[in-house]
This record gives sequence, structure tokens and C-alpha cells, in this order.
Amino acid sequence: MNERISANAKAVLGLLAEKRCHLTAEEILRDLDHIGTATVYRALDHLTELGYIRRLSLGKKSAVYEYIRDSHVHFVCSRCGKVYDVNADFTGMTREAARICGHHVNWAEITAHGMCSACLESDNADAASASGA
Amino acid sequence: MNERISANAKAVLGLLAEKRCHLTAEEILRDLDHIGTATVYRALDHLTELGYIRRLSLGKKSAVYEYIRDSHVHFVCSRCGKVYDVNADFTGMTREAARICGHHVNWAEITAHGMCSACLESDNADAASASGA
DNA sequence: GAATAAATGAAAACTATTCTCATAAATTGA
DNA sequence: TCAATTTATGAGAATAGTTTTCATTTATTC
Repeated sequence: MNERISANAKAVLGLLAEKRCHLTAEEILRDLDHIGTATVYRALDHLTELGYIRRLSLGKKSAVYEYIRDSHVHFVCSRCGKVYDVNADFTGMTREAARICGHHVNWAEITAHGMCSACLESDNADAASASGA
Repeated sequence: MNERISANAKAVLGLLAEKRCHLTAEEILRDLDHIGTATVYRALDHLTELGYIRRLSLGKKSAVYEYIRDSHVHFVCSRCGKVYDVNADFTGMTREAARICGHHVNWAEITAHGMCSACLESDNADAASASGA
């Protein structure tokens, strides 16, 4: 595998490292608007292969990429689609999952689905006003 | 929300319930070939909303759907892309993840990534023949 | 049974991503 | 340093999966 990282790929990696959150290809393209679409996708593929970043498929829409960092889980709101990073140490849990899994596990991810606090509140507000409060 | 399930949606649900594994929309369409594309996608959306099935975005390709059943994790081979169901009880683990998460968690999934046994073996075989064994 | 609501399929539209291919930049070797 | 070779790039075409549109059919309600 080609271990070299071009200047453009470095820019992509730098952005992900700086933001420390999941970004879509489109968000990266918007930020690095001097780099072409194909190049960004190629950089993302390459960086994923080299193990600098991870590709996550969280929702129905586009994939997101994130710089590999400390253990955390993702929470996806089924209502608004927003993805939250939940920072807590899940290494023990993911290691245990990997062990049970068989095969050769490189990494494991935990994703929770439900309704986020914001949507929950706006739902309650709607219900209150609908009932004439 | 419309709680009714049409005959076509029932057929989709029946197939998922019977197969007990993750199927893509395309696989469902191939099996139920008298039902139109849009109808199958609509049924999958509806059944997901009603909580009978789950949509999972596991790889780079299409989403997969599965009938909700006993706790298990998914292993995705980074080499061949194949998805394996690993049957083991992860309810404690997912409940713990949900607790830490905050928000209102409905369900949580664990996905492991790595190289499957089959790919590992074929890799070893390649390496052996390449080194002139 | 007429009126209304919901479901359907064919095809068009859409979105995210990948591919193609000609050009530009970087690297290597003499 | 220059020429040869490899690698990276961008514009746009192509593709895959999914969603939308809309006219028609089917189911439900009154």
C-alpha cells in the first residue's frame, strides 16, 4: 500500500484532527473548497486505509469520517438525525465485544439510537400546546 | 402515525422474519419480485418506524434491514465486505452504553470491523505461495 | 354503493460516491 | 539539471441506491 500522504490528503487529515468530530465529505469539501470532489474522496479512502481516520455509516444519509481518538460512542437522534459524540470510556466494552466476535477485530463501534434531549423537549412543548395549556 | 400494515408490507416483514438475517432492499426485491421498488422501500421505512425491523448502515454500500430479534453484534469484514451476525448476549453491554449516553435511547448496536476468518486464510495462502512455499 | 383515504408501480429525479481521462505535479535516475 | 516515470489532481460523466411524482388501483368509511 502507498504510505505517502499528499498535501491535499494532509489538509483533509488536518481538518479532521482539528475539528475532532465526525464530518461528512460534503462538509470537508465546503471547508477545503480549493480541493476537488474526487480528490477529497480519494484522500478519505486513503487515510481510512492507512488507519488515520475512520469511516462511519450512522444514518440514512452520507458517511461521516472522524479522526481516530479516545473511546466514545455515537448517539443518533431518530427524529432530527443529529449525531452526538458521547465521551466515556468504552474500551473495556468494545474489547469484550471483539473477543466474543471471533474473526480478527481491528476496532468496534457502539451506536445508540433514540430521541435526543432537544427533540424530546420540543415534543413535550408541542404536546402541551396541543392540549390547550 | 399510520399503524396499518398493507399486504405488501406484510410480505416484506414476513420475509425478514423468516430469514432472520440482514437483507438489502435489493435482496428483498429479488425475492418478492411482484412488488415494485418504491413499495418495498416504503414498506421498509414504515416497518422501521413502527419498530418491527431495524435499518443498519454497516458498510459503504446499501443499508440492510433486519427483523428485531435477540441480542447480537455485527462483524463487517473490511476486506470482502461480508457481514456476519455474532450471536451472543450483549444486552447488558448495550444497556450500559444506553445509560451512559444520556438522551432517550431506544436501542444500541455494536459493530466490529476487521478481517474475517475466510479472508485471513486466503491471505495466509497467498503469502505462502508468494514466498515460494 | 358513493365518497374518501391509502397504497401502488413506473418512471423521473435526486444524492452521494466512484470512475474516466487528460493534465499537472512530484519523484527518480542518469 | 533534465528526461523518464510515477503519482496526484480536477472536471465532468457515470453509477448505485434511494426517494419522489403522479396517475391509477385498492381498501375503508359512511
